Amino acid sequence: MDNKTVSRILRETAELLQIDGAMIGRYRSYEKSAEMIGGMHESIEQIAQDPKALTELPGIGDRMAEHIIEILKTGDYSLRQKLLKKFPATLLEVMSLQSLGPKKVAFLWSKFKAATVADVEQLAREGKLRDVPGFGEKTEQNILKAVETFKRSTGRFRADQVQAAAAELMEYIKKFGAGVDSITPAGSLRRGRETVGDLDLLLILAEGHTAQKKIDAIAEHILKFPRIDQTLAHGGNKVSFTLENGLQVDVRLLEKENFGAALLYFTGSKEHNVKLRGRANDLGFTLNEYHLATLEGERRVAGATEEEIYAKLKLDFIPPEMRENTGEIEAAEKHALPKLIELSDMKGDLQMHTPASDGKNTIEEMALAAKALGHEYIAITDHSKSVTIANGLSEARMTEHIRTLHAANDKKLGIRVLAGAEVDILKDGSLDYSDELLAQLDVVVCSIHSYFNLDRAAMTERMLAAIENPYTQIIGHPTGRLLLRREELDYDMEKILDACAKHGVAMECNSFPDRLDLKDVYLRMCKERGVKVVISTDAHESHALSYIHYGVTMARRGWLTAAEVINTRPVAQFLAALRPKPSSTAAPNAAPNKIATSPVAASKKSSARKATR
DNA sequence: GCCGTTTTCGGCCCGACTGTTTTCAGTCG
Repeated sequence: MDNKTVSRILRETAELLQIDGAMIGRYRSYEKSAEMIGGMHESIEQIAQDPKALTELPGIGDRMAEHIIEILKTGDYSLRQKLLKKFPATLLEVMSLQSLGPKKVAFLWSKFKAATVADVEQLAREGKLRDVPGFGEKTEQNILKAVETFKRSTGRFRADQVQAAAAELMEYIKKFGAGVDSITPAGSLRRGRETVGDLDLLLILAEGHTAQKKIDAIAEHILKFPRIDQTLAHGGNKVSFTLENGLQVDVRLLEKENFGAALLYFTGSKEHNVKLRGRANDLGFTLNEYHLATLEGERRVAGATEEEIYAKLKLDFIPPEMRENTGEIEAAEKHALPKLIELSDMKGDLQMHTPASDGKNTIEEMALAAKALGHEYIAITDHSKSVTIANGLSEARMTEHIRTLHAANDKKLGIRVLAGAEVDILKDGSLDYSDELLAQLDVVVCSIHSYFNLDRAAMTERMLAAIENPYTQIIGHPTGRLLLRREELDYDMEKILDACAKHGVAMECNSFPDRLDLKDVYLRMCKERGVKVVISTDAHESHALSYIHYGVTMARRGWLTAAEVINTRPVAQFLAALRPKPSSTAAPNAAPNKIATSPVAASKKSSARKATR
């Protein structure tokens, strides 16, 4: 069982305990265990082999360890079953409604036997809630609004969509003029998460504009933004609202001297913050969204910048992408944080398409656009023949295409064009082109575009077969996920990455905003195993080449340095870092436009390989 | 349920906002 499942079961227990009216500390201990296990890196199942090792984890004692072992063995455990006899599981859904928490949910259940969102909606529609103590007409309205939101929204948005919304909103807010010093996005958007639940904006008030009257004027201006659907809250230093697309936005208005503390607080993650506050306490401080202060006498010691707060906590500055409480605080304490890769480190882009298959812009247009972004080389990687829907190239067309690509370098474009292909991994793990053709390519990216639903064993075999093929150099969009639309392929990632390490196959971090594949957790697994990573855009038109920053952000979330991403290297060193082609004993980049292997030799090699499998 | 230089009981992150109250409980992040 994976960590996420164990974490979810414990979190649900915590919520049920809250509904049951348990003491704060009791359900907090389940919440804390859930957070810890969910954010943990090592497999909880592995650790639980030794029950002693379990209780050595922070926040896990004898009882919790027993619970976890039972969950791992049976998929559930006695406490949760007991609670579910008392309360239907659908109450958890009701509790996800805005404005309904454990107390109100428990009350609605005990008084009306309201167990589902539909039950609660009916009560509100019939006006049965307005006279209930603790409720009122306004609460009734809010519940109906929350039900609407619940029905309409999947809850999360792609980072690029939120970024676009943030840009438009910030531009609008700045029109207010002199009272606004600056606006900064915080939250999961700043941490570089691939999806975002809501948008947090921090607005610094200009000096001399901090009187409540002036703040109110700015808040009113913000609430006139034309795309607002509903205002959710409007207080002295915060406004919240939803946009037409359902995205919730929280804008905090604050003074410059508190900016660092607020940025830290609202950037999160929650887990990172909780740990930081614990550390602050241990060091004799208290940390909130206004400042770091001494516990005694509340004397302020820092607050204007994040840097000074981290410094007072005896930590190196932690980049926002790492703030997930997955070891970054411990590393910062030991001055052992990696120097993360930056956008300016990128020297090449290794997956893109032209009209030869399903791209929009010509080789030359793509090359020049990449050059404008500062790249020194690109690989054009049109689709192979099986992807008929994307106009995949037959062997004959690809052979001709390779010639055209090599010839592009004669035009003195000021950027090196490598001849690549995105070769399909077929159902059985074999590749979509013959070895003879693969041998002619400078860069072989292999991807899955069909049979997404093979079971775990078959999919793992399929991937292993592709990686063991001596022509495979890079695995493109390795898990095949489409954010908010399609789940990852189901295979044993540890096995696959071990195989990549063994055979020198690089994993792609695909920068396309609806893929971002590999994701952070897997990139970090690559780092640990020494698996090479490339960052590519998969651009189907020239402007999409700029998406590479999304991939770099994901790589930063995976703790990667420039050295671990091979297309940060100049072209010769990059080619040398790719898995060498079969029977090419010399450096593969020595004569880049020449075919490295004779087709006959390649063919013999390949039949020998097939015989051994 | 966990934990401890405030240690075997008593506290658990904590401040803002809302709506219901008439001084505060519940919810949220």
